[in-house]
Amino acid sequence: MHILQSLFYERDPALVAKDLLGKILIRKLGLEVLSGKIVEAEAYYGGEDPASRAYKGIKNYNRLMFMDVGRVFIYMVHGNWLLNIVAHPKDGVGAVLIRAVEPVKGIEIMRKNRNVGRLRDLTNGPGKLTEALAITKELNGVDITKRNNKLAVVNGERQRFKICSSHRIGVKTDLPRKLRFFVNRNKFVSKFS
DNA sequence: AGGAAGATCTACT
DNA sequence: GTAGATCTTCCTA
Repeated sequence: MHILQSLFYERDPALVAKDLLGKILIRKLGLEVLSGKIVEAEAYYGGEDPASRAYKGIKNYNRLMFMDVGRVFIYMVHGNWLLNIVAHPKDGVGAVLIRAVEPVKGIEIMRKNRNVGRLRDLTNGPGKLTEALAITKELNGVDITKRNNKLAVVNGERQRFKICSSHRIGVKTDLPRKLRFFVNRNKFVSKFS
């Protein structure tokens, strides 16, 4: 298992979002290790993307999107913490929102963090996975390309699956391009369409 | 002070 | 499956 390096993130966010599918997100929580396979992600750009946090230019709360790739960018929407990874070509602006994972390790702890019955409800949405993995603002800015940090993304097993795309979920004004990517027929995907 | 925001939960048809 | 209440920052007036 190899941690993805910053070169992986130094590309068009749409490519990064697509290539993150099937990779493993690891969360170290004290002595425990939780992990999940990424099955859904969306790309966001800068000033040309009205749905992006970075749309109105650099501000204190969005500055991570303008900075070095490979750090996590966390913010709250409707009472949910959402996990993004900063990704863009050199000197660009952008990030990838992680929208859903399939639980791999630490499922019992995830169940404690989230009080739900069905397994699939544990992590099938951007706000749900952060709750299951205990990800909050506290981790904002963490560099996920370094070992020993509380978050990392590693290569998954080599596997074949079909990648589907759609428009982004819940955004007020979307771009014409389809910027949401998800693993075909995976039951942890937040919405089908 | 007020409202928008990459959502979620609950309670229905 | 859909509608409505509610979640908590951070921005704009």
